[in-house]
Amino acid sequence: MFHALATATRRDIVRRTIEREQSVSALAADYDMSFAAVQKHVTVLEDAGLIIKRAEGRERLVRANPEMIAKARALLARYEELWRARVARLDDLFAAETRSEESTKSTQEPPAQGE
Amino acid sequence: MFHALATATRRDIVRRTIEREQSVSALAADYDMSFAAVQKHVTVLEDAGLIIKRAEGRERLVRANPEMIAKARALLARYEELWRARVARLDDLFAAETRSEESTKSTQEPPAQGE
DNA sequence: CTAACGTACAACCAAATGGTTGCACAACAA
DNA sequence: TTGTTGTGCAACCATTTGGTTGTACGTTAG
Repeated sequence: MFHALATATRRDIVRRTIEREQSVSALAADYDMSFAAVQKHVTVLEDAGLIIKRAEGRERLVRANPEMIAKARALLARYEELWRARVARLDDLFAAETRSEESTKSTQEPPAQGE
Repeated sequence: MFHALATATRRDIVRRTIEREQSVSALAADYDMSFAAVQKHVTVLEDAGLIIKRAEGRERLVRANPEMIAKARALLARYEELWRARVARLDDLFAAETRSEESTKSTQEPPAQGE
């Protein structure tokens, strides 16, 4: 999944197929590589569930699958959530320390970006 | 960047270093591969800016860099934004068509998840 | 029917990837 | 000092990746 997004060409294909559904050859026309190469990128994206192919006559129309994109974003959002939880824990620890030491209020670290 | 997140081991290292800073060998101890292999994963993550290494004695302490994670998430969020914009355009187009046809209110497509 | 188009797929190739072992070296412990 | 620990790095290897060309086949156009 992240692997499928790891190439600039593939991210560009995702971006373009978000904007509008289009055929594989229409996509291939804009890249400086063979049709077969683009076709393979499309296959990788399809296997990852990031795009969906649909047959129409002799063409295969490609559109992005926003569900998968949302899934990837959610995973990263969860990492950020873990980070916030860690910062909160450190804050608690710091608060407990200062409470017991009762006077040392010198080198407090800023809470780092919270949103 | 997405490439750095493309391996389960590396995503796990990111997750663990979000929770707390730890040395490279502490990380390596929990994976079924050589220290050198883990060290290379750490290097990949460091080059991608996803983690930060800090020297302390003979150890190298590793912590996650939440800024980069946020950056990746923002890119995916932007894709979702493009999707919403597209859906909005299609809605407008559909509205215009029904307005000109003045009666055909049959096969309306559901707006798909908007949030 | 025949030609052109859009796609799929196989074979092939160079480079990158993910793993290994071995060695060197600084920092710490005895 | 000597030994152990933590790290970095190079060399090597099998597999995957990202690209190529060529072939085959269904669909559309003339």
